Amino acid sequence: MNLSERKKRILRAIIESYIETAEPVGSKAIADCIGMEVSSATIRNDMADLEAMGLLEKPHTSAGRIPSSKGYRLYVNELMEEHKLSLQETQRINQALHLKMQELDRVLDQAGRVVSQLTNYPSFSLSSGMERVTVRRFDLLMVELNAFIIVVMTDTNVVRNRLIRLPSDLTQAQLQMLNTLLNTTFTGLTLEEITPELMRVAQHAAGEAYGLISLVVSFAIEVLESLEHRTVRTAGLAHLLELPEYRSLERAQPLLSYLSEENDAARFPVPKDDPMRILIGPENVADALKDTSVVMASYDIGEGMRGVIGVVGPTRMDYAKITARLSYLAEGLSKLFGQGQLPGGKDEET
Amino acid sequence: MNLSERKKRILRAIIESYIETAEPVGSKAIADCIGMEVSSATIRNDMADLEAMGLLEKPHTSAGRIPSSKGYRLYVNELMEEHKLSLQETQRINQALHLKMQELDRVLDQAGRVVSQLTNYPSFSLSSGMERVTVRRFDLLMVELNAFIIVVMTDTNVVRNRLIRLPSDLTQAQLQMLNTLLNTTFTGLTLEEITPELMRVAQHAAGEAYGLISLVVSFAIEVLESLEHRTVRTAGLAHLLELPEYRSLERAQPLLSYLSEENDAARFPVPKDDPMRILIGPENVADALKDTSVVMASYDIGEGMRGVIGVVGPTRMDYAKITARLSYLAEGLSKLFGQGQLPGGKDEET
DNA sequence: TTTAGCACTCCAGAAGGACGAGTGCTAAAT
DNA sequence: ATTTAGCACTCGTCCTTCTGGAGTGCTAAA
Repeated sequence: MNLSERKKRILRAIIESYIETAEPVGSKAIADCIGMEVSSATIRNDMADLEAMGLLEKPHTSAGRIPSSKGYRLYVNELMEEHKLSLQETQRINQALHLKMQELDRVLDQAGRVVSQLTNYPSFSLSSGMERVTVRRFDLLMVELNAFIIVVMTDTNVVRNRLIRLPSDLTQAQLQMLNTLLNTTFTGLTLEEITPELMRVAQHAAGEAYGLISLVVSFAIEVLESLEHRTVRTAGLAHLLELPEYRSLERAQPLLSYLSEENDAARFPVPKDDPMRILIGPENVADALKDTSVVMASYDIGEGMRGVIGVVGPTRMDYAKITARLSYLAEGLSKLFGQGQLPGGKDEET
Repeated sequence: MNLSERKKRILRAIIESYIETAEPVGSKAIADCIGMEVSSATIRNDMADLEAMGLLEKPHTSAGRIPSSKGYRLYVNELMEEHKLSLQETQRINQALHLKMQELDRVLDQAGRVVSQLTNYPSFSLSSGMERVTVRRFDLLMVELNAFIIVVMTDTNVVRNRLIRLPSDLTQAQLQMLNTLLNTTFTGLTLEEITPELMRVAQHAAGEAYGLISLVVSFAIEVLESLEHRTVRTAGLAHLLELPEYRSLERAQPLLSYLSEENDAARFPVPKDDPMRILIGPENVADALKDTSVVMASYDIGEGMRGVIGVVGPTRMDYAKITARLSYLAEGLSKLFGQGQLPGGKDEET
C-alpha cells in the first residue's frame, strides 16, 4: 500500500471532512482546502485511484466520495495524528475519577457515563471475569440465636456477605465448629473443585449442623460464579439518535436493540494485550455492528483482572479524539484500581 | 360526566381501536363493529358530542377522532375492563421471580427487563430510599497483620463489608478494642446523630488506633448514605422506537434522552399508598413526559421500604393489559421480599 | 331521534421537473 | 508524464402539483 504523499493528504482530508460533516466529499471541496495547490481535476484523478484501491467509495455516481472501512483502517494506522486533550477535557475526566467512589460497580457506571458525555457516543464497559478464583476464608458472625452472617473473602480480595436466618436456634459453639470446618475444607478450591463428593464428606463431619454446610457453600459458589461472570453496562444510548446516520429509524433500531439487549458480555471481545483497540465496520463480528466502529481501551483492575471501556458509533467517528480520551481515562482507571488509591485498596463490594 | 350508554360504548370502541392501531378512528369503522346497531351518521353526532366534552380530539378536519387525555382518564377510571393474564404470562413472570436471585439489585434489574419484554415498552424501576437507618453492629475481622474486613449491619438487616489495608501492622487486641468501642459508641445512630463531636470523643478513647475510627465510621456513613439514596434503572428503551408514534426522531429523541439521563430518582414520583398509579399525558409533571403515559405499581420490599416498577409509553397504551401484568409482578415482588422467601430472609448485599 | 345524501376539507402519496453537485473523459498545457 | 480546463452526463434531492379517498358537518327526510 504505497501511496504518494499527495494521495495520502487527499485521503486524509476526505476522511477528516467526512468525519466532521457526514457528507460525501467532492473533489472541489478538497481542492479548496488550504495547502492543496492542485486543481480539482487532478484530485479527481487521484480520487479515482484511491477508489480503485478500495480506500474510497461512492454512494452513487454523482455524489462525492466517502471513506471505506479499508480507508478508515489506513487512516487509523498511518495517517491519524494524535489528538491532544484540552485542559477542560482532562479536568473533566479527573474530576469524574476523583469522586469519592467506593464500589467498583459505581466507578464503572460513572466512567461509562463520563465517556458517553465526553464523546457523544453510546459507551459500554465491562470487566473481564476472573478465572480460577478460590475462597480464601470464611467467617461466620452470630447476630441472633437464629441468624448469622456469612462473610466470604476470595483470593482476589473480594469480600461478600449474606445474612442467613434459620428456622431453629444455634449455639456459638456450633457456629465456631462450622467455621473451622469450612475454612479447613473449602478454602483454596476453585468452582470445579467443590464437588458433591466433598460436600457429602463435610456434611457428615458437621453432624447436627450438616444443613448449614450446603447453605454456606452454595453462597460461596454464588460468589465465585458471580466473579467469573462478566457483565456489560451501557450508557448514553440516546446519543445515537443525534447522529445523522441514525436519523432513519431503520438504521437506528437494530443497533439500539442490540446495545440494550440482555447484557451478554460474550458479544464484546476483550482485547488481551492491546491497551487500545479499534474495530472498524465489518471488522466487528456481530452483525448489528457491521456498519459501526467500536473503539475500546482496556485497563487494569488489579489482581490480574482487566476491564474494558469503549464507545460505539458510526464508522465515521473521530478516532483521534476518541482514542485520546479513552486512553486517558483508562490510564486513570488503571491507576485508581491497580495502585490501590481506592480507600482500602483493591477490595470491592458487589 | 353523565354519558348515555351508547356514547360510552362508542368512546370505548374508539379508544380500544386507537390503542390497537394508533390510527384515528372514523365513524364508519365504529358503525361496522358488531354490536353497533346504529348508522355512522348517528355515531358522527355522538362523536361530535364527545368531542365537545373534551373526550375526543381531531388531528385535523377530515381524519377520524383520537382520544384526548381526558378521554383516556375516563376510560381508565370507568370503562376499562380488567384484563385477565394468560397462563403464559403468569408463567413468564413467575419464572422470572423464581430465578435464584440473591441480590436486591439483580432482582430489580431482572424484574425491569421482564416488564419491558412483557409489555414492549421501556420500563423503569426504583426503590424508595430508607430513612433513619442506623448501624446495628460492627464486626472487624482480621485478615492479615495489616489488613482487616469491616462488616457493618444495619437495623434494616442490610449487611455490607469492606476490606481495609493499613500502612502499619495491628494486633488482634487492638482490633478487639476497636470493635467494642465502635459497637458501644456508634450503633443505633442515624446519619445526623453521628457528629464530629462524637467522632472526636471516640478517637480520643481509641488511643493509638484513633485513625482507624474515622476509617470505619466513614465506611458506615457511606453505607447509611447509600441506603437513603434512591436509584432508578431503566430497561428496554429501544422498544420505544418500535412504536409508530416514535417513528419520527424528533419525538423519540427527547424522550429517550430523558429516560436515559442521569438517574435522578426525584423525577419519578413514588406513589405513597396506591398500589397502582396511572399518569396520563399532561398529568405528568416532567415536560418530557407530557405526551406519554406512565403506569406504575409499587411493591413492598420489607422493612418498611417500598419500590416502584413501571412502564412509559404513548398515551395510547393498553392500560388494561399493562396494569394487569404490572400488578401481578408487583405482588410477586412483594411476596418475594416482604415474606422473606429469599434464601436467608430479607438481607441483601450492595 | 335516527338516517341518507351530499358538499366540503384536508392529508397522503404519486408524478413530474428543475436544480445542482459531482463525476469521467478528452484535449490542451506544462 | 502530469496537470488542468472544459464539457457532457448522471443521479439524488427538493419542490410543486395533482389526485384519490377517508372523514366530517349539515340538511332534509324517515
